[in-house]
Amino acid sequence: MAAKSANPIHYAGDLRADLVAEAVRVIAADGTDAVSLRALTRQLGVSHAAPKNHFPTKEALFAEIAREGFIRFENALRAAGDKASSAGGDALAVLEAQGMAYLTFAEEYPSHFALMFRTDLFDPDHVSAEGQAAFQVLEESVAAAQAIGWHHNVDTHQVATMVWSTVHGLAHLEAQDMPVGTDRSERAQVLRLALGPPANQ
Amino acid sequence: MAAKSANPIHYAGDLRADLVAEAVRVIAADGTDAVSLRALTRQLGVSHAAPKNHFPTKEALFAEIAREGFIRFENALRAAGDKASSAGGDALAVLEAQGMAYLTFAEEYPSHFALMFRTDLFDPDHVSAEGQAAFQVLEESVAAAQAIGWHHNVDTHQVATMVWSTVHGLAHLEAQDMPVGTDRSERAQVLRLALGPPANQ
DNA sequence: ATCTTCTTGTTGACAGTGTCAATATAAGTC
DNA sequence: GACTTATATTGACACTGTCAACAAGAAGAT
Repeated sequence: MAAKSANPIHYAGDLRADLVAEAVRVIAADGTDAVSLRALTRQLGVSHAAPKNHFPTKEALFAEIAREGFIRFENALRAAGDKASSAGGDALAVLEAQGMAYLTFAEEYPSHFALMFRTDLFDPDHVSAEGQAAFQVLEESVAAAQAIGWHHNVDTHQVATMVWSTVHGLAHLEAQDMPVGTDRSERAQVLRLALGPPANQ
Repeated sequence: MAAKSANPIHYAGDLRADLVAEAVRVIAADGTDAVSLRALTRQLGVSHAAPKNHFPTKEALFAEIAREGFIRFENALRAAGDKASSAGGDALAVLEAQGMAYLTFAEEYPSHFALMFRTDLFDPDHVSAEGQAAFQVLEESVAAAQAIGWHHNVDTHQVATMVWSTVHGLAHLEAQDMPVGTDRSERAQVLRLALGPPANQ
């Protein structure tokens, strides 16, 4: 009984989390523009103004998803680096693993990735800390690779930007399904091209 | 008199072109989401349904802007390549010039660039021809660079994808004003890193 | 010249949107 | 128990894209 109470003053569950989850689902299916707060509330069975308490505005919802994205992103980069490192890989192998993790992340969390860099949809200040933290992971790996001779005479920040740009560009083009670029099966080769030449060459 | 006729059945000017121009202005100022067909009509002094004849839907307007973007884009790449070539630069110098042209284009036409890769906002089929043509320009330059020894033993398409990704990623990150990456003054160095090592090394 | 058709604009309507104000209920606190 | 706070509801507002019905003028055919 009372499976569907007529006046549910309190949402049975975590409305905030459910709004995020449902929005993520919609973005993955139809893009960021397809997100409608009212449609989310209909889906979750609450009134149209219910989100207000958790997200004062639509922008706040987007900012939260982007922020979560950057956090997961940093974790993914770290995990990939640690794994490659403990598998005996050198600094360049670590860097390559993190680059691949970037691509994998964009594929596994397309909704987050679609929002993370959309500074027109939310205030970038809400994610700048998390974003910089993620970039720093990559930058440290670059510095380690330089220590073993890879681009050792170049500014670390510039090298990191080059790596980040390549991987980001590849991920972005893949995410947009542009009729350009390689198929995903050749990711690794393309990435290795950007990381070449090897230090021993 | 009749400076402002009461019943202007025909718009005094090119409504189609003016809609595009005004939309481009709005996108540059506030992003793609800020474009409202009705706001455009208000700005141009026509009725809210006037765009229907030229663009049956908002998506059609976006598609047109993106298409124009890819055309200008291809021209910019060609022009930069020709200039570098006739200035006596070798194939790698041509490639570098085109990479810089990519970045310059994204900066000069931010609205077009913001739309060109937003496949969620319009049917990508409307720009695939122009997009592939632009990519081909870059691919030809890559092939020429390979002919003089640069990455000569690698699949041309993969190399082109690497170059395209790097430049695209850099342009995209710059366009989003991400709190990551270099300032624009270091573009050339970052690009040169991706194009390195020189063929004579 | 008249008639017809096409193009390009207008007006009015519709459902849908984000956001705000006012309200009500439950839960937590003294 | 009384009071405050958090959470949800209802109703309203201006705004959006799109559609249907219509009108004025241009262009073409006879």
